[in-house]
Amino acid sequence: MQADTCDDGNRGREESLEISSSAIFSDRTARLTAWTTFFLTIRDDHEHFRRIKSAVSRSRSTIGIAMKTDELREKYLTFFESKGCVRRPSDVLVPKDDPTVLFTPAGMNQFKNQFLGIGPLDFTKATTSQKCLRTGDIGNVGITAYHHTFFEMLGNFSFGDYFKREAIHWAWEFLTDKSWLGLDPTRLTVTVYLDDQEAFDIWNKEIKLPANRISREDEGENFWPASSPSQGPDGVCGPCSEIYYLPPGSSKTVEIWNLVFTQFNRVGSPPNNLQPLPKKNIDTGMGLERCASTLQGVLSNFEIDILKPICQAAGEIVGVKYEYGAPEGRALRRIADHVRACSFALHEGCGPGPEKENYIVRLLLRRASMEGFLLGKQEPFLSQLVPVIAEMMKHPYPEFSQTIESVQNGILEEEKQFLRVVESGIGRFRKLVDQAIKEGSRVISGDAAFDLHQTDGFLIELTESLAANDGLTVDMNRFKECKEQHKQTSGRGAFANSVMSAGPLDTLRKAGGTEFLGYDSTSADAEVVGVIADGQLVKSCGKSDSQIAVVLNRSPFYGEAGGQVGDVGQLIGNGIEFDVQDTQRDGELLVHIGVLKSGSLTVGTKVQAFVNGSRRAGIRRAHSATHILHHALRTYLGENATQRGSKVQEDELRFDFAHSKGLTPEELVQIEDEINLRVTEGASIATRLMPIAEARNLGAMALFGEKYPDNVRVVSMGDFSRELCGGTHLSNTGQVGFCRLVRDELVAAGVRRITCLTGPKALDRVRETESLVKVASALVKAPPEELPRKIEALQAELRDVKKELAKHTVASLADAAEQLVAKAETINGVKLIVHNASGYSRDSLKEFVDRIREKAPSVAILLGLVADDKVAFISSVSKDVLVSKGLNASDCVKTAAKICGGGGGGRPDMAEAGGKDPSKIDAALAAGAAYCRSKLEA
RNA sequence: GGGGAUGUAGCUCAAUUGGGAGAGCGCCGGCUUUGCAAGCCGGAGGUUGCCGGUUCGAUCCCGGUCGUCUCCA
Repeated sequence: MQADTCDDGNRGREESLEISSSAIFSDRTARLTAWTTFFLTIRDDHEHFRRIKSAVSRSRSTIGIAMKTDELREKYLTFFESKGCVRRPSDVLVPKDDPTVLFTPAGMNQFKNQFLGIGPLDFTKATTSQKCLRTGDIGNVGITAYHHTFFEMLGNFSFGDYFKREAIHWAWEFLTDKSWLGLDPTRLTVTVYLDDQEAFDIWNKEIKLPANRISREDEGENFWPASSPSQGPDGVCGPCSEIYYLPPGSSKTVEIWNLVFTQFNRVGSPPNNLQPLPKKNIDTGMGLERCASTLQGVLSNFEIDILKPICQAAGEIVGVKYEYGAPEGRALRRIADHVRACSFALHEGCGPGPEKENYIVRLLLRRASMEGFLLGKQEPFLSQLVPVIAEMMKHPYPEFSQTIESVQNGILEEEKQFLRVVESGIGRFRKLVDQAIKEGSRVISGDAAFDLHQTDGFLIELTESLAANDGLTVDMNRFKECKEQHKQTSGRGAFANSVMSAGPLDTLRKAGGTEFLGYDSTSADAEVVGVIADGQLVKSCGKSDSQIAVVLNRSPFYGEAGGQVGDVGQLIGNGIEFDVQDTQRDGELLVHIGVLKSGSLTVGTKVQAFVNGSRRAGIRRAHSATHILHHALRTYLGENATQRGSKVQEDELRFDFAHSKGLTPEELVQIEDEINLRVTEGASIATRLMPIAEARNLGAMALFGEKYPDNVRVVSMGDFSRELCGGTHLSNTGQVGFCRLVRDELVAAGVRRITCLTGPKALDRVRETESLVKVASALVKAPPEELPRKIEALQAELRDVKKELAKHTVASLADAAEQLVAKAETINGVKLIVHNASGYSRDSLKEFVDRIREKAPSVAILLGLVADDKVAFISSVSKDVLVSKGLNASDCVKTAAKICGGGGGGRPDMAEAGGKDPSKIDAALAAGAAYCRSKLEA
């Protein structure tokens, strides 16, 4: 089991039996086609509800007023604070520096380093309420009582501090003590891992829980990661103990808390592969929504105080009333869940897109949109839920309200896009239906359904449901086969999934981070503390052409971060010359990546580190200009034009920001003017280190979804800009010199990108443009200010001349045609015209034939010409000749082309061909003529 | 990272083993009608995304590239 109480796969399904008919809710076909049966089912279901509900309300009156979710969250954190845990804020939902996950799946993820013993420990006990997102059980969302994609996880953690005894005692105290949750102890049961006698004894002897309420489960159930002793992966792991609660009026227990005792390091296969860790850890997880639902005595997580209003709002917007047991309940719960999940992802700047986490967001939004679509809401509506979600989540995440508008925009755009896709796919879908009906089939083939899914993004549920409207079904078995096959062929590039194993850098990290000196200087003396070659940590490395990575104890090199590129330069020492081609950051370590030109690098070697100074100066200009640009955007486009990403290079910067409209030329000029005004102002730039809270109080701009340390650098410019930033900056805005806005483009729905150049590059760009104008103006012989008019005039002239030429060609073709017809020989009443038309263009051949046929109703024509050292033929035969004489234009043209070493073909009444040997054109025409004669004379 | 689809007039899309680039809507001009909607006639508008290859000949086949849509990880 994982350290939480939310992804319990099979168990979730058992629990859902409590709401007996809910499984049927998922069966859309039933809903759309078999209303009668369905209503019967619902009525049964209502009976069931009434019974449970009355039981619940009886018991609720005995506990008193149900605890609000906000209150529960706060109580949990306060309780563990009272036990000495440090209350940490929720980690971001979309972690950018962890390649093993797309979204934060559990509370422990932000403490990976602490669990692995990497880096300094500022605290040894912590407690959090963590935003999480999982899609593994997405199919169960809305159907079972307890599945979500987005949820919050309450957790308490120990890194070598307290262990099993405290974890269990505190959990019990929090659950049962009257001043905390005050649950009835007789309704609680627990599980422990088979061999974990220690945990069993604590529960049994110290807590005094009777042995019959403690069950022992195997490693599949009570170990984290699940089944890891026998199946892996290697790394830290341990047994766990789960706590179950039997809600009043229910016959099923609910898992509400999982305590994981990470006490082993797994190395290799059994036996004896579990080595005890020197420092044992605690990692617990309690699903906030699930716990709240048991405390509030409701049937499902979706009925709690912070979720039900979202479901109800969804119902209002879609135009149906939300009831837990109503037929639309399942769909509305899904909508509520998915939009809540996406809203938080979007809040952190992770919008819908074609890959990775962005794709998950798209998928969730589309599934939600589809649910509404099938309920008859065939227009965008999801974005209207965002303010409701903000209201529900305002206590734990007040910052969410600041991005409501951009979150709504992101959702709205995706909905529109989805509806467009559906519309375009529906034509193809109709063809499938018509075809099936024509063939007398009542089934849409799995292949066709999959094709629709794969190319037009038709969710299979949509296809099924639409098909059901026409009384058709979909071959789901075949569809699943196709999908499986597609997975096999397309999903080969999987990424690392070692959740908790250490890489080569981790060993170095334990010694502490690299001291960064680059804010004050571009050179420094330093000592080599690590060398990595071929992905391995080595003691020493000699000259080589391949890239290696070097870690120093201190360094003036800036490692890529916050959009600013890494520095380049050199490490010089006793015979050593190392070219640094890039600098990357790995946690607290600066990694210098490059090529060793001479000498050898050994751990302990002293070197002098030199950053390429002029490049760094260009980067500083561009970075400071980026802050000024950000300020200008917010000034002229509004507060919502917030940063979504940036790239800062040598005198070049790209800045992505949220904005739904295109920028007008006037706005672009205003922005460029504002930047340069601030530059000429020569405002001083100051950097201060301060606690994050103080920085926020000062109103420093920070990015949502970005992880910040407890102490942050605040860069301020004059009195107009103040941002959290770890980059390198100028000391005065005047040093930017000059900033040119060179590009404005759309990069994603609702996100625009502006590109600017600074200093020398800006100047170069202006010069380039000027010289282009000069060249162009020389070419068209007009002064620069006359260029547009001159080019227009030239275009008009060219068009007129072309028309004139075409007219003349037609006239001359008509004349030539008339002459040819006049002097043509007639065989058995049919005119035979064979002519070398060299001089005309290839394109005019067809026109020529038309002119001849206008004047000779019964005719066989063969024309040839030489153009570009090649021969072209055309032949045309009037219908009567074709029928009576069997003279075929295609054969005619082939006969001729053969002589010139070519071939051709076409329709019987009109054919074209070509050849490569121009010298034989007359012989070829003669051969063609001979063929025609033989046919005509017959 | 990989799979599928797609790119043709301002827009939506056609073009039957490779052989004359079209329609509807929109636009412009004219006509008709004493409401509005509309109707009739005429016209402009294209490097078939870009580059290369095969071919006598490419919107069509092949390769590459750029963009868009979509699926899987």
